[in-house]
Amino acid sequence: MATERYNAPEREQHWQKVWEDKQTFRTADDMSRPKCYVLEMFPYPSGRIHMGHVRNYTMGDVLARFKRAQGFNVLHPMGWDAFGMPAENAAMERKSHPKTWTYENIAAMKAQLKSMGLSLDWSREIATCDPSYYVHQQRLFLDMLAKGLAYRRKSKVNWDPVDQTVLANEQVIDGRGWRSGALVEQREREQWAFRITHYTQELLEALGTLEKWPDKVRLMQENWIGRSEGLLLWWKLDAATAPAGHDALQIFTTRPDTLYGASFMAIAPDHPLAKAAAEKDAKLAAFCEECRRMGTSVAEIEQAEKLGYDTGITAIHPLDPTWKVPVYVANFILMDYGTGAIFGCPAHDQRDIDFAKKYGLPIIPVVAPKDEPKRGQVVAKIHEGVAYLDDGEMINSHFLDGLSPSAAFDAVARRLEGENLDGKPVAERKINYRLRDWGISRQRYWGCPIPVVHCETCGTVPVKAQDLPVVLPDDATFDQPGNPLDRHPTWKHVDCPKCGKAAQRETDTMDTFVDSSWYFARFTAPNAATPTDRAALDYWMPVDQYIGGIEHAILHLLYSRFFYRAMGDTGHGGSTNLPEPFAALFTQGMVVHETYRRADVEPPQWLLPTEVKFDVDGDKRTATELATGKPAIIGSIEKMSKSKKNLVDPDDIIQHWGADCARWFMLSDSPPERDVIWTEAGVASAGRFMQRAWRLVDLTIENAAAKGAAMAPKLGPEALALRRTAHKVLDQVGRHIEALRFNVAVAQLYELSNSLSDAFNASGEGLAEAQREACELLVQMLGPMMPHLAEECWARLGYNTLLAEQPWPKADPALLVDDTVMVAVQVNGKRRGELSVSRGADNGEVEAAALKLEAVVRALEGKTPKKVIVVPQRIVNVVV
RNA sequence: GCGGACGUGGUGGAAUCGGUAGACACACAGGACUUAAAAUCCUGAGAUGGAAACAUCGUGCGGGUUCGAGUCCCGCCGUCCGCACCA
Repeated sequence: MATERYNAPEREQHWQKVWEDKQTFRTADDMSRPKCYVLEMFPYPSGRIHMGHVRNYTMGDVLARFKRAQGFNVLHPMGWDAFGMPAENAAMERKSHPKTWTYENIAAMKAQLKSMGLSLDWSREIATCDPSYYVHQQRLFLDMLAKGLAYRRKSKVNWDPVDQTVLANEQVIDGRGWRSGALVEQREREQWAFRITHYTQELLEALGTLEKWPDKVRLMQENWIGRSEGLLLWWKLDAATAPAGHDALQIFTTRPDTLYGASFMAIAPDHPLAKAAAEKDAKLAAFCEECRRMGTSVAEIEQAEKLGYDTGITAIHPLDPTWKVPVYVANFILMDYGTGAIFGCPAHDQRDIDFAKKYGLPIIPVVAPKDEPKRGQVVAKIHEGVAYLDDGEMINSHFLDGLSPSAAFDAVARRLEGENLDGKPVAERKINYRLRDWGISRQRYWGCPIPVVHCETCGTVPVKAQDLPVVLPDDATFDQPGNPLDRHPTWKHVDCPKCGKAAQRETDTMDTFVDSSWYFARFTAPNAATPTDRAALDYWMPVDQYIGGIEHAILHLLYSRFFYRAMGDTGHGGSTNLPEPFAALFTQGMVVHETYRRADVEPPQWLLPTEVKFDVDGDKRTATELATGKPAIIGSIEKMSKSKKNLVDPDDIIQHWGADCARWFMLSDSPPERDVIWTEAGVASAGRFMQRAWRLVDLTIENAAAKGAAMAPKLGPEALALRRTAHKVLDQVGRHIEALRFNVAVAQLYELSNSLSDAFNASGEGLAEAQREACELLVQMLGPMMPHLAEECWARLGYNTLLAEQPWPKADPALLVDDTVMVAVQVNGKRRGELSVSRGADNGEVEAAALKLEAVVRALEGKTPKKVIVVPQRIVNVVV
């Protein structure tokens, strides 16, 4: 039989059509079977898929196909995170409509995803920009509003005065709008927000239950939530110095133990006390204004000097009424953390010590090591300006002296909790969090409309449920900055749902992170008349394996955890109200690629991989620009990006090499959580393996036993060895796929292929049947990874069934253990030889045989062993 | 600054529990087939010394625990990531 090359692009289309025609991957809600919900983070429809998508969706697909073969009822859906600014920006640039642009992109990307041969149930497809999706999101919003989980508040926002919109912090680059380049202003604005802080403690605690999440992500969320335990503490203000109406100042501290080290108070420029004081002090007002103008970028904060302004107000020490400390306004105090005020203890806080040195404030050490000379050294260091942060015992602290800081914390808390200030306790223990409520208002068109109406008489009124959805008007204009909904001539003018008088719609739309905070739940019942279907949720949720990028470690994954809880509390959860949506999370690495640029040009002019050719001389590799013939520089390996031009188009790869080849490459070599370096050589290698697997099937058809042949009753050593390899690999590959160690699974499939190849150059009793078995197992194991090739091979092996519908084969346990094992023999831990040992051999026999080994005798140099350690099936160590 | 992860051949990486370090692949070198090339097949290879047998060294560096350490413990160095004026 002449071996033709496997024509991947052509055959892949064939099998995709077969799967589609047969609806192979359509998922039924067959609740009698065990389920498995495999989900990859859905894409933003930018227009084309990129290699990151290929990697992400390949991993999910391998798992989904594997689980399906194992007999699970698998849910593996796909949709589109379709709202967002790029669509609106594209509309402004090309004078098209965001909707047109988005749906065209969806169509193009859907075709691309289909060409990857993913086992997706497309009947459940969701686009978040479709009214059939966002109607339910509006319903969820209204129910959250009724429960107080959504509310309106005044808050500070980054305002781009050119684009006339709020910008997220990530969209502010060096104090300027990322798109307009305009200086961003801090503005107070009425904003819709979700009360994520209602669940703060729960979101923190439940992290402990997410055992199948990466520790890294859990830790990142933990830090983001930022719990700290401390004391809320009132300081009386000296009436002679304080503005009217301000007789006390409340601060938050995690170190009440260091209270006797206090030498100043500092308050935020926006603090009410600062504002009151500024009314009578023009210089202070100017100082506060200056602070407000200061940038918020990382660089600016690092360079910014710690500045303070003495207000002239003094505060009375809570533990000593005769002790007064000055109150400063300081540029480094944040109004939205704690109470926007602190007491400064310079000796034990580096920032406070810098501040104290600068303004000549006292520095009183109150914690120091127990013993000299360490104590003296620490105190000396403090006076040089190095704060002491470690444990020790209290000094200079009156009734606290000699206590440990933690005991002093309790002692101070106990004393002050009992004291009174105008009927209120002076101090209370308080757990403070960094987590803020989630502001969701965006002054944008292409987002989910917030379904409320503002009425002069009735205030903010929810749209009636039967009037949902509030649909975006198609006839908006995008030719100028600002919110198209706000300037639309008619859309916002409606009657108040309550009193019927003329009123105005809310023109803000929701942050697109809202859309992606519950799509996974909608997939379980994409056509339900309500946002979710309880029975479907009960069956399918939680997602058994979620796969996506680490960049979503905090926002998306935290928002989803919140939202799913909020859904439960508003009657949209499952009957058991399981709070966590994602049982297991996997964060995959990026796809990276070499960069290329023209030589001797500044700034760098980047070249596409397709614009250069390479010459290899020994281990030296040089690049030449194709168009000019000039040498090009091979630069560092970086994340694929448009700016560095180090892009490879999945379409090109799929059309030239086939989807299976791209999939195989993505799974090979690099562990899935790490970055994978995309190389031409790597693709070629994957392509070679594809052809090799194809030839092995040929060899099987020509030389091995026929389909369905019974295993020969007697097996020669060659046949037995091949069977053992095949079944061991089968056993291992299953485990590795389960654990998402695809690179190791791939290596083992190479090993089986090598053994099968070798077997065609050997002969022995029963080998033909063993070859047949090994080849069929190989093809079945390739199924989840290279599904088209595997179907083609399966058909060539004589089957008229679909491989995608075959159950996963079972390894024969008898073949997983060897009759004889090679055991290493060490002398004093150094390997000196090896020994072939039968499985049943007892330790005494093994020890005796080991001591007879020539290399062991030589290494012993006539000495008598003190001890011989025999680890059965593993190792012998002779100790002298 | 705080928190975390990682460090294994020329390269990507493998090594369930502490038990033969370097599986598998890439790149490289040699050979077979070919007029030639491609494709394919075979062979080699951690480093040093040696013709070889073999010996010594070897998982970032320095210590430790252990019969035995890539794996566990302590201290460094380096790289990467996250957060960051958080009281």
